[in-house]
Amino acid sequence: MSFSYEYPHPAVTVDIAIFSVRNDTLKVLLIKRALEPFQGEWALPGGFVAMDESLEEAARRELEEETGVSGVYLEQLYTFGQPDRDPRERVITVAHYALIPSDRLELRAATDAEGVSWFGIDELPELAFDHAAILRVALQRLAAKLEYSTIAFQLMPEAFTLSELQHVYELIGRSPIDKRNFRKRVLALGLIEETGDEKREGAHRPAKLYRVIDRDRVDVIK
Amino acid sequence: MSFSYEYPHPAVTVDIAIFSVRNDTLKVLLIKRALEPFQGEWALPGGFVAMDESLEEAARRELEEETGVSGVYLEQLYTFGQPDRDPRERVITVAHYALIPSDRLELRAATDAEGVSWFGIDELPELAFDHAAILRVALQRLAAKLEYSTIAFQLMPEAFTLSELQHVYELIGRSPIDKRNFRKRVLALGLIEETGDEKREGAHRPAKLYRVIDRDRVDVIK
DNA sequence: GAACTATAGTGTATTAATTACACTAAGTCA
DNA sequence: TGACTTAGTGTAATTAATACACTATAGTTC
Repeated sequence: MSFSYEYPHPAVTVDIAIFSVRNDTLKVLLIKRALEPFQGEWALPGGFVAMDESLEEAARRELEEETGVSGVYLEQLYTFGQPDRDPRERVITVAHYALIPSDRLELRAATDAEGVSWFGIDELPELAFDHAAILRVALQRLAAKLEYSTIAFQLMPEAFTLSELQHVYELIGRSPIDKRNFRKRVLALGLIEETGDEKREGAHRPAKLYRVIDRDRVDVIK
Repeated sequence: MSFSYEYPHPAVTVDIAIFSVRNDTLKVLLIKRALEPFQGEWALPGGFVAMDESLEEAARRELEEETGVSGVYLEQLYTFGQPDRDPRERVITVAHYALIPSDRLELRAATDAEGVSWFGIDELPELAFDHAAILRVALQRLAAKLEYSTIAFQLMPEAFTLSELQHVYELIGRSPIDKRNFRKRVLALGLIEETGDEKREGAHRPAKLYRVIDRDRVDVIK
């Protein structure tokens, strides 16, 4: 079967930078390419947009194929369309990024990936295509959005401590934050509440656990 | 001539919301569609991405075809790809927005447009496709970026008064600003300087003229 | 040419937001 | 039970944002 057009058409893909925090590190999900081009190299998960699905639907489909998760935070990032970014044919990719709470990390390898793995953002391998550039933009956006939105909660598990939350801010923002000021600020938002439980872990005082009051909400603050 | 692919490919276009300030109004450039679909309706300027040009090149080409200007501020906005947004075939559009200084408003009608016209953003006609939604997103982005960047200078002519600059902020932000605070803030940026000239216009004290020190620079502030 | 009108231009006091900073609390483990 | 480790807490100082009203200078009118 073949599809013909009067004018040349580019292929359109979605690629997704899928972030999660694990072992005190901000991680991104990469797949090892099973096929040419860039066979054997690591790349952002992604794939062609089907003719009957929206861009977000395509991105969610790919996201679920690779990770098994649905219903997580997903946002369009930027569209990359340099003519030579794919050696096969003209491919324009609508890049997205997704945030996965650290308690939802079931990993499911998809058919077109030889391997799937989480990489710490300071231990990235060489990436296929222009995916290194895409990832750089994604990290920038994530860091920027941390400052003026409540996006960070999207990376937290169901119940978390304030220290854990602060740690996520410090990982992404790459600078230490004053503990008292941080807690004051976060609690003043009124978006989290104590679960009543506490987390005891190691030879020290246990920490109160909090939950997000409205999970799905991402607010712009200030 | 015809182009065949093993899998179906969408068409990819760029559309541009071109803004300028004129007669104390924020205006956007629209073209009256000469061809189906939506023949005779107003639409954002745009067109197909050629196979050998980047998305930004395509956008700049369209921008120049419609307005005759080059070298102005242009930024990718968002990519719209609902499957049914074009009745002919699947068309994914990479929307951009551009800002034109008010002293560079040569208008040049392109071949595929029956008419080209500037519309005040409060007097918009019905728009073709999903262009009303695109324009809404563009206006949001513009208003947001006004707050945390020096993007507003991109709308100013070579020489301008502080009152004119404030007026642009008020047009886009849709709320009045205190004159003294505004001037303090803007001058503190250190990005504009007096030209030495003044603008005399009407029965009142003339205003000092300013120019942007580095025209091409758009800074994120704060 | 004096009075009128319209916009340009200027400073300070108040309030709100941000930052800096150090000790006590409550567990575990040796 | 003493040592260790992270949790949890408040206040003062600094900085940033806001509110606010009068004088200056041109053109126009009578």
